[in-house]
Amino acid sequence: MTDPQLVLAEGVQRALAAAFGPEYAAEDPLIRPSQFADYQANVAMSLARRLGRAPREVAQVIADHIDIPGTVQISGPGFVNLTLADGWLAAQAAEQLADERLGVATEAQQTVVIDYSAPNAAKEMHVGHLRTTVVGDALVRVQEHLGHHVIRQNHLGDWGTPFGMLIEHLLDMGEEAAVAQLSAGEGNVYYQAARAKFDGDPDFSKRAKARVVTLQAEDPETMRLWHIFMNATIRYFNKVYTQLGVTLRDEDIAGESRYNAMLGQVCDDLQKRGIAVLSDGALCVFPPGFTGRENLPLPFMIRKSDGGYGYATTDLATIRHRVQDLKADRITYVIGATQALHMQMLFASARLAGWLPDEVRAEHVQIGSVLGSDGKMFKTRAGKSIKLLELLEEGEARAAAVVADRAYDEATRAEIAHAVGMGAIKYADLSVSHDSEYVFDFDRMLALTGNTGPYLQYATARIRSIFRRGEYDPAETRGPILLGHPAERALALQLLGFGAVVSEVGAASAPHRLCAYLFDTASAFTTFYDNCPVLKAGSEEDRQSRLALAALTLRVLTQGLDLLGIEVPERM
RNA sequence: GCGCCCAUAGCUCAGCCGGAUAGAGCAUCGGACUUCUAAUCCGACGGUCGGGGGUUCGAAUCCCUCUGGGCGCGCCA
Repeated sequence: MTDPQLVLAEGVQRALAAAFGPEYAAEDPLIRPSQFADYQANVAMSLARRLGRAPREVAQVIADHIDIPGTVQISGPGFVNLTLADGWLAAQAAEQLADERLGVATEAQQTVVIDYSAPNAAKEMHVGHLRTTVVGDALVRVQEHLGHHVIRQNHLGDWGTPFGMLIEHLLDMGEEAAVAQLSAGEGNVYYQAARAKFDGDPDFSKRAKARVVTLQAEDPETMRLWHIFMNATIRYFNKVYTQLGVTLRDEDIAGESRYNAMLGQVCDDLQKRGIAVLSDGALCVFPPGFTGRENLPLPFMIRKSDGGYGYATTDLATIRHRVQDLKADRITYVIGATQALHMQMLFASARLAGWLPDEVRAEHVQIGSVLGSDGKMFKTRAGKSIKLLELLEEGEARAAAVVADRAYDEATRAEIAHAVGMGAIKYADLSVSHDSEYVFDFDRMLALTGNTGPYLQYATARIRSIFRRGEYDPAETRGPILLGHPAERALALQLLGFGAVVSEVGAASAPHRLCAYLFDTASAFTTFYDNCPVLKAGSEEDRQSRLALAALTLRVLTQGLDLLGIEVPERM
């Protein structure tokens, strides 16, 4: 099974080498989708100057030397238009159908650490956490599918000064009542109550501060209370994960507390080696190239003047652990865009320290802020908090309303409602580029028309319906595939691009490109569906061919949606 | 003050390793159901790609500048 773009790129490269010499064999042929052909190569124009020849002439020479399974045409200032032969496309599509991996190549295995979700137990969990969770989980699925060894890391906020008041509040409430509230997802209420007492009750804040000290010292009774608090909170996180179909497990939790014991050593080591220096009593790294006010070097503070540690220290300890112990080749942080400066300084400091070697790729997949319908930063305000589980339930309820009049039984309807509701919410998060801001809008994310999860799910349901009605098995179709109608040809060409898109999504950590591809694929299919009767095809050959195209589409859509973490119901 | 990000159709967004008349969804308007699920499809309407300058055969894309937003900038995480 070969990717058309790859075949064409190699064809052009061979032509370049044959025409201009072997040093041009590695030249990027600049293959792009074309409105006048299947693809076009733009390399003739970029090469013209270097070769000292007219662009059109270069294009002609390429065309003269090219050997591809299709036709070549030169147009415009020097575009090389490439059109693949129908027979070749049909044969490739048949191969793709026979290929378990649908043309997705397995890459040389790397160990990829992906840091995502990471809700903070001492802060309100909000819709922004949904996004890093959903995007991170999609990246995990893509990397695993590409053959990499993926290590999920859920870097929970589970340590630090706020836990003093959280533990004291637990004592005030009583353990059972506190656990019930926390695991029910009422963390906001709990946190706000603790905060209010901390701010308004001097006796309470005194106790809370004292509790921080015993927590830092890992006093057994304090640790017991901390565990009670965290276990209840994690139970709530797991409810959200389960409901969403997120692959995070308890063993993926590697919260801040995990690194607590290493912080002193991290600071000592950096100070000893002169990488960190004291400044106004605080221990700081000043990575080169970062300046702030007055053009002064920006500090990456790893120990406060009172001896306490912040998240900079923890993050350094974490990066060291991931490289040295987890043997990461690549570390992906799926974290809010507002942290961009911190992440840059973290990477720079870790490189300085030698804990992040050049061979290890560290990337910050910036998650854009979640905005309210007013266009401002979405934040839960007192009394107006949106509980995540309720939000997910509302998604399901809205989806259920749409299938309410279907003749399915109760259980089937519930399954559909779940898949469609979660699919809608997740797809909304995934289909816009991860770093752009995201306007939170119930109606839009739950809309069942247009570029949405449900539209894609619906396409798969219609395909299954064809097979059900005709009593065929998608797994049994073999073709051969014939591309007589333009809609069939367009669909085949579209399907063959699957492998390229998946590897691109992995390389660039950009799941929205997979969404765009799947949407285009579903569109190509519905056009085919409208124009090319499958069961009522004019001939047995056409019927078998169209069944094969439908089966291939079904598998590509299902696989693609699975990589995004979106389930497909059998029927809708 | 300094740094980063953003500005594309009425709305929500793609496109940004430079390439042909800038795309999609929603909305609006007009068509298509005795037909494999019409939750669909086809068509129309709609943009000085925030302004200006530059590089280039060619700029939404690269560089400079201005305007308007957002975020961050030493003891929260």
